[in-house]
Amino acid sequence: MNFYEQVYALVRAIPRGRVMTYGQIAGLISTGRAARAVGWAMRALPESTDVPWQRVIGRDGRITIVNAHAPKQLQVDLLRGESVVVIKKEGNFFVDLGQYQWHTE
DNA sequence: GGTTTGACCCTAA
DNA sequence: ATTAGGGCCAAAC
Repeated sequence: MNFYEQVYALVRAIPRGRVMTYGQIAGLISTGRAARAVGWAMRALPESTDVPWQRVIGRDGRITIVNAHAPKQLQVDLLRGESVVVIKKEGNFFVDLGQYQWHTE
């Protein structure tokens, strides 16, 4: 199983209404700081996928997305659809990690 | 195989 | 506190 699939499997395991950070996912799969590689895997996802990519956010709870067919607003809508409170600040969107971050057992 | 590229993260100024 | 720069890891060239 390659790095992508491990990332995708882990993201799929995130419960509804919860989020994880890139660095956290990287730490669980590989040695610590493969956060960029996780983002790289996310960018490779097709438009239609069963992977809840919207639940993966930056270390500060910020939505850092630069994808044409998946604008930030879409990610915000999907999260709000899961009863997650998303705060808008200066054109960027943030999620309260202390409240919504999920940690594996 | 060396080089480049990122939906990141940490450190220093 | 806020901003700049460098480093990390895994694919694609």
